[in-house]
Amino acid sequence: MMNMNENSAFTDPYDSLAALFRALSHPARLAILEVLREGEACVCHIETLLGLRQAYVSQQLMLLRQSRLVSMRRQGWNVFYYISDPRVFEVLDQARAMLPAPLPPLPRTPASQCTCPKCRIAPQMQ
Amino acid sequence: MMNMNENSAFTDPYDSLAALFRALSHPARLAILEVLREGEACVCHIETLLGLRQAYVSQQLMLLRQSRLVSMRRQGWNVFYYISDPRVFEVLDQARAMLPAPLPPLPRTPASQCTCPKCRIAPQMQ
DNA sequence: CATTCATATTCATCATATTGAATGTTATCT
DNA sequence: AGATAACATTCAATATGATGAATATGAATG
Repeated sequence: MMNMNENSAFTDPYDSLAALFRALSHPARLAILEVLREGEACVCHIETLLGLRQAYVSQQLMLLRQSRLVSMRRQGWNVFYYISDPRVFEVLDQARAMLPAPLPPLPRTPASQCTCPKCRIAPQMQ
Repeated sequence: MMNMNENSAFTDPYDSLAALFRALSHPARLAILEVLREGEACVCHIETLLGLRQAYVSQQLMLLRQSRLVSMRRQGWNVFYYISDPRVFEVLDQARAMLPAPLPPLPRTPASQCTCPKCRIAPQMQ
């Protein structure tokens, strides 16, 4: 990991903690986690909500999975992602509290074209 | 910042939060913050405690300063660094709590050769 | 089994971060 | 002023991360 040098017995223990923060150090990944705060969501849902390309969302989800921040479950054609450990939101909330300005909430209903079962059943809950 | 592309109106607000996490995503910087948890410290102190080169410590301190995580105060030959906003430790502590194994504490007294006034007055408090 | 839908992965490219080495700066002391 | 102590900065090399485009996979359906 990293450039891996100038490290010391005293900084090494922080590698795993640093890795956790690195997983959180990307706006798209943070936005995805916020989507999942509401509950599990399929990839098409995340795509639509955030206005990102499918492959891009999958890439970020892969990184979140590798960091063990999210897990997935397959159901028919869809893959539903969910938060592995809700304690991540305590980290996120404490960090948000440090920002000079509050972050806006996620969009309510983004004219979703998502066609997953859940969306068909409860289509963008007006 | 970043590669800056494939972003959206919905991920943009998370840029500043991501920047905060990026500042925390490095073992040496985390170790420095832990040193400063005990109170302000001069650069020579951090060097000695963590076994890192002086220039390297200064570089990391510069990044921490740019992220407004630490502030500094000059006193004679020494520059003392201190935590700007103690809420950072709430972020750190919540993140630590997510790790599978607990992190070891910082070294008590690393045979300090630090010669700053504070160390001369209270030399490595056995 | 071919097709389709939803999602995943790979690869190439470009951007950013890390690090070491060298050098610059500032305050103090003689 | 010159020397020195403590720190800071710059520069270049390398490593890592981000992104887009293309392609692959796996489950379901006809």
